[in-house]
Amino acid sequence: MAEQAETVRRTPLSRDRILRAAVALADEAGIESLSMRNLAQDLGVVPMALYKHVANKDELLDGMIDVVVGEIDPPVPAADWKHAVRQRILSARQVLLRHPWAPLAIETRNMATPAVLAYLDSMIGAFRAGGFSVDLAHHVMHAMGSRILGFSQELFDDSRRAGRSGRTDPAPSAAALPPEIAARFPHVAEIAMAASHDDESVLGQGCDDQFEFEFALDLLLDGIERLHQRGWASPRR
Amino acid sequence: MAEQAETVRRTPLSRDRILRAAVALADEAGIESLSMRNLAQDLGVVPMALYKHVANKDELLDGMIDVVVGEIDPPVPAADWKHAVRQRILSARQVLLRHPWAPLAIETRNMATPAVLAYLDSMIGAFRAGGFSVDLAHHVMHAMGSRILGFSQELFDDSRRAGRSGRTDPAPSAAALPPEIAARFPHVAEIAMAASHDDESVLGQGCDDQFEFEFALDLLLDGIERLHQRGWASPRR
DNA sequence: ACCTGAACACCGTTCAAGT
DNA sequence: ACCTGAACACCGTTCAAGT
Repeated sequence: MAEQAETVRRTPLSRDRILRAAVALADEAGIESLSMRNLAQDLGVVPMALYKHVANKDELLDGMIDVVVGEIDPPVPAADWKHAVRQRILSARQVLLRHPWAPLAIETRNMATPAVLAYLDSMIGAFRAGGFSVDLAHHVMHAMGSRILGFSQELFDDSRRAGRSGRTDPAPSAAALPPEIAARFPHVAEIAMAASHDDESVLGQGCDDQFEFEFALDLLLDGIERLHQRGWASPRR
Repeated sequence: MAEQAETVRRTPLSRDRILRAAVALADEAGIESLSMRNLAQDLGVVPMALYKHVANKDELLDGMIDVVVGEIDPPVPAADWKHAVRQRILSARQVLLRHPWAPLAIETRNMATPAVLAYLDSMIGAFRAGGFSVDLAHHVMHAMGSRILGFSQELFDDSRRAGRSGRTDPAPSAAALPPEIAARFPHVAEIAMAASHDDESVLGQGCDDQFEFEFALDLLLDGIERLHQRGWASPRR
């Protein structure tokens, strides 16, 4: 105990230690709890000490994104591009599920950090290795959008707001869709009803996220495969 | 002038007037300039006066989203679902281009506001009218994700950060990709190079956003059409 | 030369005092 | 009863004073 305190004190502050602590804080308490002051306190350090290693909070966030992206598995050596791309994206998804704040952070910052660039570069490489033209690979990367990093950016997604502590259990809060809502939005109600057959729940809560992600991913990959086989090329503009 | 000032003073504060002013402020100065204090000042009112009409800032943002979504054209009466859906989404895109802060706000809040629900409901309705099963319509809505509201959520998207004032001209900042970056990420460089053939620019800046959006949208719609024609159904789980 | 406490310029929101 | 100024509990970051 005394030893631990001493260890903590002796361990010199470094950019790496700061980034790791920041990721841990965001994972556990939610991104809204990540302030320079809170982070400094977690590290047993005065807030100003952080500024020796990161220029400001934006740079801190960029660094955190790089840490997360660095956790994604390296590309699997695969015979076909489709398998390789699919595997890599599903691996990315597993990583982002561990860091629910990351998608929003990535979108908010939308920075081309080194780790993100490296990831994208190797993803493009997989398409090129599969025989894609530069042209098609380009548009395909755009079409995949954020899904290439493993998150789907759906319209309703409560997972990313609070930290782990807030939602330890899957929370069957699941009050059924209020009747007056169901009456005003019949098509939404119809889907919510069907989705809650198995487990009782409401609008998205009853959806199998993994299934939905793979459904969309395969929809895109199949369409891309077809374009590739047809030898699709950009219209001359 | 005096008359205008008087008019402004006489016009009673209302939720509607607050929401409109908030949208205008976010449009012009960027979402990061939207504070309760700034907004109150724009309205010539003390900050606390706002709290009579909106419970807090979150509710303000929800209201702003509803204003924006309310600007989307009503569904076009169309023979086929594909045309109807495509037109509506492209209309939504035009609206969101006028409010660059909205995509991020929608993602951050991810609230089922009445206007958003009404929009989604009518979109599902278009699929159902086209003969889609509840099951397929459900997964298709997930697969479309935020694209259904007209934004693509790409990885790099600088348009949404600053307000209009910050970026009046399209800004050919376009310093070519730094050589050491190009060397480390050859595939990224290759695409950047090809994309900057027409207009000199860098990584996404040289891309035709409208083209990329429609490319992805049609990729999804074509895939969806094929599933529908095949009579696709969820695997029994 | 380095480190750090206090200070600055902001937030959203509460609350009690004034009308 | 209503409105509102001051105050509270936070921010990120600057800066000058202390070692």
